[in-house]
Formats: sequence, structure tokens, C-alpha cells
Amino acid sequence: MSMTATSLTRPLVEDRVSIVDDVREDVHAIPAGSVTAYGDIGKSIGVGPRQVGRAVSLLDANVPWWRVVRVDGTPSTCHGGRARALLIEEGVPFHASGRRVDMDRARYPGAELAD
DNA sequence: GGTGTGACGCAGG
DNA sequence: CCCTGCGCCACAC
Repeated sequence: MSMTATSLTRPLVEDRVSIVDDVREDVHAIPAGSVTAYGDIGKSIGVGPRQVGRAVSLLDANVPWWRVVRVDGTPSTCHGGRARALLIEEGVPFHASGRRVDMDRARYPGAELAD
């Protein structure tokens, strides 16, 4: 036994995988035409918004990552601005400026996020 | 093991 | 409405 190594590595890795798994589930639950904020997902699974963003970046391509936007409605600027086009394609309402999603109408509360 | 960076969020100006 | 600074925390170097 001994092992000075207090085995700190394994749990950390599992936590990381667990977070990605939880995020994937929440993102997959967002219906087309709606969006959810990084912070909202974070609150539902108990992690910070930046961690959610990191997890989303690790998701498979089959997950609708573009439906996760900033709390002010700004779509992800990654993938060459691909997100905005996909959201419009799905009928997500935007503000007159056409730069931010109309969160009042498009925000998806989520099962456990009910406010 | 300190430093910089970011699929974020909020308060201020 | 826009831009700026700060807090946040995991990760790359």
C-alpha cells in the first residue's frame, strides 16, 4: 500500500469527463429554434460558465453546440461565425441589429432550470 | 510552478 | 447601444 501518491489524478480526470457528459446532455436537450446560455447550463450542473464553454468545445459534432450562446445573445464567434447562420436557419429570433439572439423569445429554460 | 489565455458573466462608464 | 475592466477557473507553455 504505502503509495505516497494520494491518487489525486484519477478523480480529477473523472470529474472532467463527468462535466463534459452532463453538458452534452443539456445541450442535446435544446430544441431547434431555441438557445441556452453557457451560464444557465453551468448553474444546472454546478460549474462555472467558462468551464461549460470548455466542455462544449470538446463535444462531438453531432451535438447542437451552436444553440449555446452568451447570456446577452451573442452567438459563438468560433467556427468562422458558423453559429449565427445555423441559428437563423433554425428560425431563432434575432434583434434588429442581427447580431444578437432575442433571448426573451429564444431562451430555453430547460427542465431543471425553471426559474 | 508562475504566467497567459479564453465556445463566459457582470458592473460601470 | 457600445466598449472596458475585473472575477472566474481549467489548461497550455
